[in-house]
Amino acid sequence: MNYNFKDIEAKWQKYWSQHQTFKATNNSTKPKFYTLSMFPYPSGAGLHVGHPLGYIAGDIYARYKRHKGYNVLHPMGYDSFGLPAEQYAIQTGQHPAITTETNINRYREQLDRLGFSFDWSREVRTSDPDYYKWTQWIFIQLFNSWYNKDADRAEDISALESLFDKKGNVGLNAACDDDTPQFTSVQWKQFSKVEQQKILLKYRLTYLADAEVNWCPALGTVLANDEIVNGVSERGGHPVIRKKMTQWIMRITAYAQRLLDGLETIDWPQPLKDSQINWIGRSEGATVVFYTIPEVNDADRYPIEVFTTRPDTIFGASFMTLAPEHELVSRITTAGQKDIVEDYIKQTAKRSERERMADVKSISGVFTGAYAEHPFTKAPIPIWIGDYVLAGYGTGAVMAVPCGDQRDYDFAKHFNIDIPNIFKDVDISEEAFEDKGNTVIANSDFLNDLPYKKAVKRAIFELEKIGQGRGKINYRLRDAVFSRQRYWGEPFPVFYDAEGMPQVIASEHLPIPLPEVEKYLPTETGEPPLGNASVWAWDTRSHTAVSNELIDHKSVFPLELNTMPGWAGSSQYFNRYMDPQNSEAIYSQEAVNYWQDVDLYIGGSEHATGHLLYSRFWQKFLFDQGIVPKDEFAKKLINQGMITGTSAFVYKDSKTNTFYSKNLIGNKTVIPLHAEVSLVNASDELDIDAFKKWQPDYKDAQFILEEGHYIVGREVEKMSKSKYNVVNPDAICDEYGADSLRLYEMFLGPLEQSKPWNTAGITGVHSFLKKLWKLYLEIDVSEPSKENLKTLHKTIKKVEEDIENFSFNTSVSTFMICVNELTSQKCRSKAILEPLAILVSPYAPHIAEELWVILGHQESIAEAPFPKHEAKYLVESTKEYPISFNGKMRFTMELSLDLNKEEIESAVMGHDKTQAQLQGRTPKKIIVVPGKIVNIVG
RNA sequence: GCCUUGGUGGCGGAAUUGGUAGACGCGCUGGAUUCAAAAUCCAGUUCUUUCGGGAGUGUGGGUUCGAUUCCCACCCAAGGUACCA
Repeated sequence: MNYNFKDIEAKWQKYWSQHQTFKATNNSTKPKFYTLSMFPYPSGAGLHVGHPLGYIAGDIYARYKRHKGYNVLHPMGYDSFGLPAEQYAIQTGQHPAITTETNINRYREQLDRLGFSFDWSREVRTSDPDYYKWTQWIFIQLFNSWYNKDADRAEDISALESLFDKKGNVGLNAACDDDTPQFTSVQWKQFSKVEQQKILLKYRLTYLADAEVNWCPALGTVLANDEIVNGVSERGGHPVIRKKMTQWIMRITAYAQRLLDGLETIDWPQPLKDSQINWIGRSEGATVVFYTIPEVNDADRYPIEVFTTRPDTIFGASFMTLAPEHELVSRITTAGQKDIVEDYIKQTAKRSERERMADVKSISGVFTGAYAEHPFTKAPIPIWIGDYVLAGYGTGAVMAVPCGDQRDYDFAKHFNIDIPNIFKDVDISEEAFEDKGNTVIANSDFLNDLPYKKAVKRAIFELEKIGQGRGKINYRLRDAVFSRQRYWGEPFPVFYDAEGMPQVIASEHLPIPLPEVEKYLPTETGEPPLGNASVWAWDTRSHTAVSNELIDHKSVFPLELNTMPGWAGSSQYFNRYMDPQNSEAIYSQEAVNYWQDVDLYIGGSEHATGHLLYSRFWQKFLFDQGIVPKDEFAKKLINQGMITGTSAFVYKDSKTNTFYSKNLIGNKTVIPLHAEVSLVNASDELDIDAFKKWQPDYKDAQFILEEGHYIVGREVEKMSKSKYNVVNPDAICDEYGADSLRLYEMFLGPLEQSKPWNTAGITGVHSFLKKLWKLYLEIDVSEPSKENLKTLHKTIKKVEEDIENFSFNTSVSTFMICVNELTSQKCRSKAILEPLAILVSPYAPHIAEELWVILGHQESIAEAPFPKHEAKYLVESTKEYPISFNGKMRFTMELSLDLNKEEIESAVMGHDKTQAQLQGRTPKKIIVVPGKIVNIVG
């Protein structure tokens, strides 16, 4: 009986589905384990072999944990809102919901063929109204919350209103907009309702504001910072410009410190943590207020606030630089400098973000003609503008300390500005001195002779004393723009009242379903696609969306036209899996208290500063609300590496339709062209007939062969359609089966590393499965031999360690060694083969189930207890000692492990080869490590 | 530039507290089986060699009886970040 993977795999996939083998229950006497892989966006292209890598690893772990007696939650779903379906809709008129459904069905078919132990009864789709109802619900909770910095948590907005009633916002320590005015309770009560609402928006955790956004004209939408790569859109590579627009924004900055602190409590990869730390960009320092020196009268004495991380160097400040966009520039520029300043501003505005980035080396700036007064020395300091100062960071102004900051130093040198030295015994004639650790301050009045840390403290103290500064922590993290001018996303549960103020719709009326539109493009007036909807007005009496014609601004109001961004739906899906069909609540407290959090999360590192940061933010918010029990959603996270493609190249003569085999190119001028990888065999030989048929251009091509073959060139590149190096898992399943594919993906190398795919190698794991199958053809109940037991138990030990360490590649090797050994031992013993089937089951579940049946079982192998390794079978009595000379192993010698150092030494010295190695010399020293090694020196 | 990860045969990779470098698999070479091929099985496969050996884990140093592993300096590749005050 041959190993018929086709029948076996189909049979067990059907069995698992019919018996709901992997359905998780929300209560159990077993310990819980929640393992999750990032859900996919169901694209039209389907899966290629790179996609399932993380799913396979997660599945192995999930199946292993089931064998280990855990109640395992292992769900899967779809991140099904997104741009490609909408772009397709724009081109074809096909409703994105239909495209999405088709794509999901194809994904499901492909996933099912790989034998995953997903609990499909818990599937979620972010574009399903029953799901996005709760995305909208979270938005409402955020809108109704503010961040109390004293309590260090989000609180209900009604608490803030009553605070304002009592004492205004004086002395309030809350996260809010920078331009929030101060007011007393009396003033608060005098504000109109609209004014009050405007104030409250400055505190809400999601708020509407005019913001400088990244506008992508080609996509017709705004993009978040993490959706822009090198100044162009991540999707499509279109240019992005800065533009002011009214947008919904998430006040993620309120959580900056907690997002930073939380990283210390979770087991996530260090590079990922580092990129979040960078992205949040905490810097400690001080704000310092400088006053401009008025030319004429005191009314022109403006404060300029700067942020500095080096308040200790304040006496070294010899000029200030403002961002060209700084609001004060026009007011302080002197008549004499007006033209050149305006010119400079015009020039920098013209330069695109991209040019500014590409050109970091050149120094530019102009003098405004104005001066500011040094807070301590009262000396006048010239005020410059320069585009190295960014309007969006800090206050958009810096105090320049050329002796202590290289950028300021370069700027000063370039424009011949004074560089006073405030460091004791340091030469600054060549470059700035930035070494904080060795700083001792000089020429700085009360800071003289102080080291860095003490000087910082003292400087802040003195600044506070004169009311011109205070200690401050600054974050690079910006609030996240949450509006998208797209159709295929979650609608906001928001309408605009008669005053144009946003009002959220009460939770009980959710979901607000996405309306139908004629066209998916922006309207002629430039409104988002929802502007095309005719039934998109909110009736506050019936609490439903009604025809726009009924808008009267009394009881029927226009609804929000923006939709939510791609990351909205993915920021809480992991909790929804715990109780996915709940229509009363986002999830029951029983469910979330049972599952708590994700124990193992597997996904790509490209989500480091997007999904994984936003999700942590929402989790912390929901924790503050008492809705989730943990303020970090995933204990452990693993980044799977990318599987790259191995492209094949043919070399066409630049003039003729002749192709030269790789090693015959010589110095001919050839054009390398991608060839479809499936036309090339494991020895890099091209199937010429198939190649000719592949594309009409090559029909009459000539081939110059070497030794009868056309040899292609190989190169590792990203897997992509245009490079003709995409490998479809369906094709692999057809030819070798899902178990072979699963094993091979793991066998390729460490999970976290990126590695090239080369289909040729799969025959290795496939013949391993065939050998495994053969072992079970004649099972008997004979007593296992000592050797059999040793092989089995060392395999159990190694495989268990490997799974716990996520080192799946080495387990596959271990299985191969085990099967090779058992085959040569002619092992047929059930006592060995039964535990072996369980060991293999997480990796190759279909064959394991079938072997389980052959072994005489009626039930699925899925919950069979994982075998325990017993050390007693691994005890050795002898050791093959490596005998080295000066650290180099020259030969080995089998010796009893009972021997002591002296006995080993005399045995080794008595050996012929030892004497041959020494050639008469007397060893200086002999190192004997019993059980390990012998090293002879001399 | 900065941060992170990595660099080992023709290829993917292994070597768990410093102790036999190259496990396992692909590919390749030879052989068995076959009319032939596929499949399967057996042997070999880091380089070099005067067949005794010698060299060897990106490069150069160091620590050690002994370094792929630890330390220092540098080179290269991939990913992240980009004038962050």
